[in-house]
Amino acid sequence: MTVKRGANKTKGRVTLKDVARELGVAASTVSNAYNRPDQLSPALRDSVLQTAERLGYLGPDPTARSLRRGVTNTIGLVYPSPLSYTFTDPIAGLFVQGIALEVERQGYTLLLVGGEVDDDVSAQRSTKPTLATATTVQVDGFIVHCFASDDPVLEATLTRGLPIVMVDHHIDQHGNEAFSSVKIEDELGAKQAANHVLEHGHSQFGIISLEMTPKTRSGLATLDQQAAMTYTTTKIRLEGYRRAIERAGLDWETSAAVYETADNTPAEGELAAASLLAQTPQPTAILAMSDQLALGALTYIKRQGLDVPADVSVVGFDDMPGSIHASPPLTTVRQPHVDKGKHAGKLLLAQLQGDTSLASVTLPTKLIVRGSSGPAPQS
Amino acid sequence: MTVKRGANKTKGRVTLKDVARELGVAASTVSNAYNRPDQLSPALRDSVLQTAERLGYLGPDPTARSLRRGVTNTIGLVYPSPLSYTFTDPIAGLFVQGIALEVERQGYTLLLVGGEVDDDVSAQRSTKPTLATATTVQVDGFIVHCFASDDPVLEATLTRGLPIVMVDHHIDQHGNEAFSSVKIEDELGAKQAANHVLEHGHSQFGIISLEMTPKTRSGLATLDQQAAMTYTTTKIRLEGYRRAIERAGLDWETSAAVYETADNTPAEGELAAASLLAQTPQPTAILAMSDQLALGALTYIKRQGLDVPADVSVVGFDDMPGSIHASPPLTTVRQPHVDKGKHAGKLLLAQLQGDTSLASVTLPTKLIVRGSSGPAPQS
DNA sequence: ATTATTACCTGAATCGATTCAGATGATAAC
DNA sequence: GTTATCATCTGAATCGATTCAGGTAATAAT
Repeated sequence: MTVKRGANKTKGRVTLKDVARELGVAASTVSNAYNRPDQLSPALRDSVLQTAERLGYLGPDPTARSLRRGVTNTIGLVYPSPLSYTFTDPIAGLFVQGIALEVERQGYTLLLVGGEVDDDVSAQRSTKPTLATATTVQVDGFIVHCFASDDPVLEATLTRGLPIVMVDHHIDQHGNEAFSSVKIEDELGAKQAANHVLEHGHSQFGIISLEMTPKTRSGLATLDQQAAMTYTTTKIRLEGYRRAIERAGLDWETSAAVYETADNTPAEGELAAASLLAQTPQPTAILAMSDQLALGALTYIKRQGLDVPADVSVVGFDDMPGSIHASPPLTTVRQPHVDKGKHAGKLLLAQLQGDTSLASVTLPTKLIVRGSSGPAPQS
Repeated sequence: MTVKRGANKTKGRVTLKDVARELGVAASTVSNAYNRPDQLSPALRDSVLQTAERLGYLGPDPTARSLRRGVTNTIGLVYPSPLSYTFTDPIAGLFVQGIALEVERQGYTLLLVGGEVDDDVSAQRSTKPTLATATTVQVDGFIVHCFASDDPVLEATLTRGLPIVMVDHHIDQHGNEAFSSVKIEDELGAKQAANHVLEHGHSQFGIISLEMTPKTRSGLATLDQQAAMTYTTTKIRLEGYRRAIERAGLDWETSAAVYETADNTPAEGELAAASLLAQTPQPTAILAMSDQLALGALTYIKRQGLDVPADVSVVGFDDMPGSIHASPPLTTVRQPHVDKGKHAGKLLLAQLQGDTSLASVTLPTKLIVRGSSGPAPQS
């Protein structure tokens, strides 16, 4: 099998029509040879295929076929951040896995679309590169992961008018939009985490938050900043922490310091822990909105010579693979990453198959108690 | 912004031509309004855009545009296995991350293509579903990960005649094919792992191998099976182990037992360890071709009440995130996952930009000694 | 022997844009 | 006053297939 690579980049590409002409048959016959073998005699089919091979015809052009057929058999998976950042988090892979589990055997293929690359402060350029990709991508439908309610990429995606499933997006003001959605019990999960340490007698908290808005700098977040949040998942988790803490009769402002991180990475978790532990009074429990952040906190705390959980308890969120192997193993709130993908895939598939009813599923979270949390130290 | 979702699925889709007609201008003008704003007066452009909005025109159809332009701005990432399995391994995400780092800001988007789904023993169906997807996917080029030399999906991909970068594929018989490639020092890496334990006085080895052929069942592998391997990476790593061991003056057949796993998962690693430790004489060092497998082995060994590394040393391969947090932290051979992706992306980009020269880069491996390996026990 | 059926093949319309060589009229240059 | 330049806009060709309503000849049915 010798194929000249790059051969079809040039103008001189061999097309179906060339094969037809060479053989003196109609183009439709050649097409049938590939798509409906039963529509022509085996003999003719063979010679079509042979001629194709001889001429260097590489088979029907997928783009042309898609145009004519009106489908691409591709599902777009859209993330708010660049893919290079998104896949920094191991749970992105789990989610992909879940989607694949549902759509792969239906012949769908997965297109990864990332958000703004290099977003200089210049929102000047009317045609943002990122917007462009969400607009120009060839897919039959979208699975959109966790955008701020007002994200431009989200708008661009919606504008395509294709079937959509939203993931981890808690609709607030706008009310019931025209899409299916998959999310988890974010508020409950956060409450589970907070209650866990509250029950252990903790009363001074350091909270490591995920990003609150698209333009985020890491640092302690004031109440104002907490209120101005546009990332819905962050918002709801924070609310969960807060409600649990207030319900225990504590004052939010004085008993909890909130540190907002710019990236969901262990490194940011370390910075956050450093900042939070420098507060007075010093928190005895760290509540992190992700395991990545929690793991970083763990690293920092241990490096400071403090003991987990004797001096400080740490509770994460996600239960990513690896958290169980941390030392100490991380107490965390488990969410079903793969299942989330599966549900998203299933819901989108339903729409692609013409089902017009929109569904919304909310998956449960579960507190997984491991070694990183314990009773508050006696002061 | 209210958009009727699914509106463009039906026949009644609004097209560029509709907008042109409504406004009494040429289709090319409408096209220009979107693609070359400088080619028409701002006033007209505005009314085109407004009319489009009013009519519900969703913008130029990406597929039609691709057909005309001849590019898709999409890169296909092809894996030999289903995506649902591929993304079970955290290093898949790292690789994606690396590719994205290079191609994302060039406006390319990433299409994930998985291998055979549900490969019943029936190779009967002439049109395998998997083959179909590799053939029908709309991309400008491929990055192909680690196929058996004779994989049909590989052939299908090659047949497309598009630019290709092969990853982790050690070309053997065929010699220099027409593609760029990225790989790592697999043999050297394996030697590093083996030498490490050899230097610690070990002389009885259990080797946990990755798949050797597409149709694999887990179990101990005879010398014959070892010879009939088609997965090149596995082959070369095994050779590395073997050469190091033989170079130390030991006999391969009697001093090393090889267990072939069907999946690269911790669960398989446990099975493998169980089988290998049941051998007589019992191995004192386990060499695993991946950290996933090594981690499973670790689990099994500890569950048996044995100590790592006092009773058994374990050395992995990959240095995946998390291996450092294992207990004990895993000694392993590090390979640069993200860099591999970056190089693959860069090489493909070069081809897409018309560079016809093909390059091949080989990245280094590095032994990372941590707690899971130590001196051989005194017998 | 006549009609119905079947197997095989063709032509033309279509999918939805992009592109490029002009046409047109207006403005600038000399 | 005539030609050159410029900014706008148009028409037709094209990208590469798929689809479907027939057409033709051969076979089967009555």
